[in-house]
Amino acid sequence: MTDARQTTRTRRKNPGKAQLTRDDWLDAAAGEVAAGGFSHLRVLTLAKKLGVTRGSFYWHFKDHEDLVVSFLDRWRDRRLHELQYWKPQGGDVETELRQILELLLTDASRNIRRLQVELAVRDFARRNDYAADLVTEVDEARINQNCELYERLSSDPQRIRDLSLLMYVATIGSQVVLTGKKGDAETIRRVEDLMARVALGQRDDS
Amino acid sequence: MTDARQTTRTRRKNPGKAQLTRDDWLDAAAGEVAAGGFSHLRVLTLAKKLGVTRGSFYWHFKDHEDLVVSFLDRWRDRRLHELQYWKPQGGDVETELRQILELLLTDASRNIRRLQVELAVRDFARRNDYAADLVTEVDEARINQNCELYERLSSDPQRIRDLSLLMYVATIGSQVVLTGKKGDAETIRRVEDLMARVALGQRDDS
DNA sequence: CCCAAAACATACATTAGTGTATGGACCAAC
DNA sequence: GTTGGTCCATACACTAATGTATGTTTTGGG
Repeated sequence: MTDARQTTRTRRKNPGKAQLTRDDWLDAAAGEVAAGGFSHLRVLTLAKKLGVTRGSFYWHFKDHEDLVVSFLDRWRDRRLHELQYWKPQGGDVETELRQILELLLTDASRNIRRLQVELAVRDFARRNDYAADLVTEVDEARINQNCELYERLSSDPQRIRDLSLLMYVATIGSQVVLTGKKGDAETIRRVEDLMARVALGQRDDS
Repeated sequence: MTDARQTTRTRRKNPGKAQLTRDDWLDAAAGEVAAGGFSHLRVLTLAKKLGVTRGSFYWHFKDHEDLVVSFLDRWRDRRLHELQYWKPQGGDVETELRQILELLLTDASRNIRRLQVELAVRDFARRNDYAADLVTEVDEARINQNCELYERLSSDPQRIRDLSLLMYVATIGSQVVLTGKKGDAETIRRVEDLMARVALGQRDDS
């Protein structure tokens, strides 16, 4: 049980020593998680990175687990919240499809940090039940949201869900396989294009 | 040293031979890697699992890194070797396609241990250059092999490679997203079927 | 039976990381 | 200016994990 310590908003940015907030620690943790995963998340490393000692950490957080849980919660909240900005705009089906794919692949490949964190969370979820629940929740939300788009490509509810799921696992797989490779920019673009054609070609042939 | 004078009855596992080989340690390591990833691979844990002390480990291996490298090498060798048994049999295109997909999805989902190890290796590759090279090597080999199949679905070399890549990342993504979920058996089967239709529907429409 | 090497046990040294207890600097309010 | 709360430093205890050095047992070949 993480005692909810208030997030002190330090309006005072006195020159000399800047007060740290809980979010500052979580931001630093994001860097570590992206680089080495959750198993390499060390309190001392974060402290050095922030220019303080561990005494600061144990004021903002109860213990190491508190950091991890808070990190996961913030990640879940942000992933669910950002979906609101990705609502279908109500334009052409193909246009929207390509927009979404570009968002999930090309744009994602530019945001290395964010992508590394997601993969780290996903890996951590394999041995942590709490993380597994959050990942499942985010996956479901994303797949459900995309269903709204694929409804315009088919009339069979089952087919809609499978198509949305297929497209989703393909994007995740692309991120897993193609992140950090040599010629991934052009490759991703081609895969993205192929996926769009595949989805559009699946129009009610059942 | 006031120990009991009686003959220490150590190593009482099996009557006759309880000698461990290098591969025995690697097999035990596979269990740990599958469960907790490479970052949770501990020498003492393996020793307890095998019923010996760490003294045995440091005879078979130089150090911890030696274990990791040996494990990765063996993984690479096995993954490359097993591809020979998955050669296209020269039958119907759709039959072979469905055989391969069943091998990569339904069969793989039954082999949890093996799948967990692959995901762990893939995650480890994000922060270890040596592992990254091996993963890239295995990925390339698999994609190239599947190209032999997709050559019968298209004539454009670029299209063949993209299609093979797309199918591959979709399988990896399926394994990442759907492993260990509740109703994954039926879901995987449907995704598998949908992927087959998608691939077959992409026959030379360029 | 004997012996050398293989296979494992035991003990120790060292390091890294967590958590806790306590003290101190700093600011705001009264 | 004194009091109290916030934020961080310092020092200590504790655990887990690696590696090394050396002793001990087991095994196969002569």
